[in-house]
Amino acid sequence: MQALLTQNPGTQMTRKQRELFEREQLILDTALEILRQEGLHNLTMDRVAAEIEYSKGTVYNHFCSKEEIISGISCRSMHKLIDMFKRASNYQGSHRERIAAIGVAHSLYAQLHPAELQNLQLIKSTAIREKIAVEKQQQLLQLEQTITNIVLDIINQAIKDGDIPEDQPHLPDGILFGLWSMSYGSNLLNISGIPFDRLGMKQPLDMMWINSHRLLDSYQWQPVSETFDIYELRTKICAELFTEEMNKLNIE
Amino acid sequence: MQALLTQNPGTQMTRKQRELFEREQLILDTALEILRQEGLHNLTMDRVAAEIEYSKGTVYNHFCSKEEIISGISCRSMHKLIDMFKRASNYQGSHRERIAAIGVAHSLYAQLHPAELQNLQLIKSTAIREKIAVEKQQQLLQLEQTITNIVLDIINQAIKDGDIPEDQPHLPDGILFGLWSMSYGSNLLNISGIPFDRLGMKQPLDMMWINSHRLLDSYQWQPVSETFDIYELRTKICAELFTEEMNKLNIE
DNA sequence: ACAATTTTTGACGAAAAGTCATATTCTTCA
DNA sequence: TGAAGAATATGACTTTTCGTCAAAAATTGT
Repeated sequence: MQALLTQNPGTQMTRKQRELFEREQLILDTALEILRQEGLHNLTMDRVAAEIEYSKGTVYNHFCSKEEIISGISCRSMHKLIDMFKRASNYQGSHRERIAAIGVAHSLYAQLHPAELQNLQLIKSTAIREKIAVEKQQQLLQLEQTITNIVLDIINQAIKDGDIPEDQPHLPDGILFGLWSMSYGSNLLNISGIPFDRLGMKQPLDMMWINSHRLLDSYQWQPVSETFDIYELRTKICAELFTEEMNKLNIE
Repeated sequence: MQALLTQNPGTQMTRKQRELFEREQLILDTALEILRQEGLHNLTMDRVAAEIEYSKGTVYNHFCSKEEIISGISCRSMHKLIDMFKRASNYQGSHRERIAAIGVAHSLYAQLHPAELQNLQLIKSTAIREKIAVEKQQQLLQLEQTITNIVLDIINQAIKDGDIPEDQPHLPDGILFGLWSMSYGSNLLNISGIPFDRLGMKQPLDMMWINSHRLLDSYQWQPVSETFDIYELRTKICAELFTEEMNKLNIE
């Protein structure tokens, strides 16, 4: 039997299907928790089986390898991220504010689900990627592309509406690539274990917020950040779009 | 017995020590080649032993785990990178040109040794890191810091000499962090397997060159890129500092 | 030349991945 | 309801690889 993740949990399912879906989520939750607390090394199939109180064979009925579990976790995480990005993209404001909202979404996600982001990092390493089926890999690339397209759409609309001067090279990909690499990079730095605070530096996520606005400014994306307060904007976006997430963050 | 990598091969060594050192290099070369051609999954200690025509026990005399080999490869790579960075840092020109030379060094290294850069990526994943001794981890962090300091020195000198206006926040760390995250990020994208050319985009390394100059411009690092041609500068730096590397690249 | 020391070896034990024949549970339909 | 058949769960088993270690081989010093 195959993993059901691709199936939409919203559609009508039989009780049986629902049970299988639930168990699949349980496996993913359990695995993520082991991963978070004890690292990849201690994530074994026997361990997961014991934890969910089923046999190893049953776990293998859901995921045909350990790497597929990792990939399953990533899939689920990316769906969550896509949800937040879509909400950001629908923000009622200038395109510049919309792209900023994407940044906020990313940063909130990083704070709310650090382990999942770390896992997304893991799946990008060849160590894991080389062991998962090609279709799974493509499915992940597909999700990645969905995310990319949300961002790309905003950039293209900004260009079309004249918010970004067209008389410069590398549009829209220069902006896309800049934001993309900076967010990947700061994730990596965030995980790296480098003690930024002890070095008298701001946290990677804050730096990311500042530098990406600089990048957008350098492409003269109107309105440029000299005309508003980027921190005020962040507060506004958090309040208007991500109240739920902010509550969760404040409770913890 | 411990890995000898920390030992300077230049100092006087006995024949015995020299032999051990050589064999250690052989193990690293062999492992890197397996890694490059067949992936981490096929890198096993038995395999390495067979390849170098010694027994497994001997391999373990040099490296006490598979992960230590990976870490050994990384160490060696970082030393190479540091060499190139130092050469870049000593470039006789403006600070802006010197920081640009760092970018060129990084990009040339990525083109010359893609497998090694991929390996440097690997060691950043928790999957590997969690299995290597704490001292090794710190040794790697130390090397990372050496690299960082080379860059940081250039930035600080540029500030001191008035090439970067001081009346702006997040100096020097904003610049350091921006360059840092972008280079990490584009490495990751470079490895990701996303077909940028088919998407009509430039290669990550080119994009990186463009965007990092934009970032430097946004900090008004004089002379800004409107006053010169960044591609011309790259050519000049390649010719003056990295002739050897350029030859290697052109031969292949 | 021989004893002491260092290095090499590969057989071995342990751990975990993944398989599969059998046992169990569930579903269907007379 | 209950019996046949389908679907699912189980855990013993095989395989692979890691890492260890006592014995063998090589090297060194005297």
